[in-house]
Amino acid sequence: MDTELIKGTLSLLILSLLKRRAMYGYELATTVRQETNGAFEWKAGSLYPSLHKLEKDGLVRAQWQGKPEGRQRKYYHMTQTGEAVLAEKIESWSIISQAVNQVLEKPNE
Amino acid sequence: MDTELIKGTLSLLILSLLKRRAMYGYELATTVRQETNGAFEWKAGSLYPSLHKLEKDGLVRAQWQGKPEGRQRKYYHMTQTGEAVLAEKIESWSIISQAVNQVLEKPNE
DNA sequence: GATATTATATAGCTATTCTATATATAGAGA
DNA sequence: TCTCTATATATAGAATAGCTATATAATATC
Repeated sequence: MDTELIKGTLSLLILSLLKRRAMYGYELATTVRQETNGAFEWKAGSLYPSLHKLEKDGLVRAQWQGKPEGRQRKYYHMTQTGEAVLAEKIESWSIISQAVNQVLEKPNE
Repeated sequence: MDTELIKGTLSLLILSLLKRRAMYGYELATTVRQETNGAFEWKAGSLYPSLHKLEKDGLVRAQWQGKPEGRQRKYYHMTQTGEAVLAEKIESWSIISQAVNQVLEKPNE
């Protein structure tokens, strides 16, 4: 598996998942692993720094789970800015993936 | 345009183009720009180092244009190893792009 | 003669992701 | 009770790809 191709899809997919509903980091990782049949295995060392950057850039908003006792989860919510950036990223993905397929599918000369 | 998503596609597309026929660097850049309607604008600073790496890894073989006088072009030819790696990369691209689309297309909950 | 295009090359920078490590709770099994 | 695994988040440091900037030189165009 050429994981180099996965680069750049991390923030796209995080935002896409959070548009459905708020999720916490670990939940994002398990959800994407399930939905992609294991093609995407997000590591904690990739996921959490990426979430922190999205928060810093104002694309998501973080909120620790209400109850103070027990294990804490940090839920990430989509912001308006995040939705706008997601729309751009989806458009970019569409253009790029189509462009790649166009080159790959052209027959030999 | 979120160029981050382009990362990883460079070597995939170079190999795909060279499978058709041998080309020189500048020709690869103009060909991909045309075929993708400008979506991919490979910069010299990305393209040439990438070609050198592919050569170092034995995926392509470089050959300066025969005639010694005038402007020189370095033609890149596909190797057997390159063809095998290309096949793997195409398979990876297929899995990854399908996985991304699967997540993007799932409706909200 | 001046400018734009063709053609290749590399040093250094930036940004993303990965590896490794750390901390702590919860649950299952021996 | 003890141990192991899974859950849950965090960060430092390393690796690496692609970009910017710069350099060189031939050819074509005005």
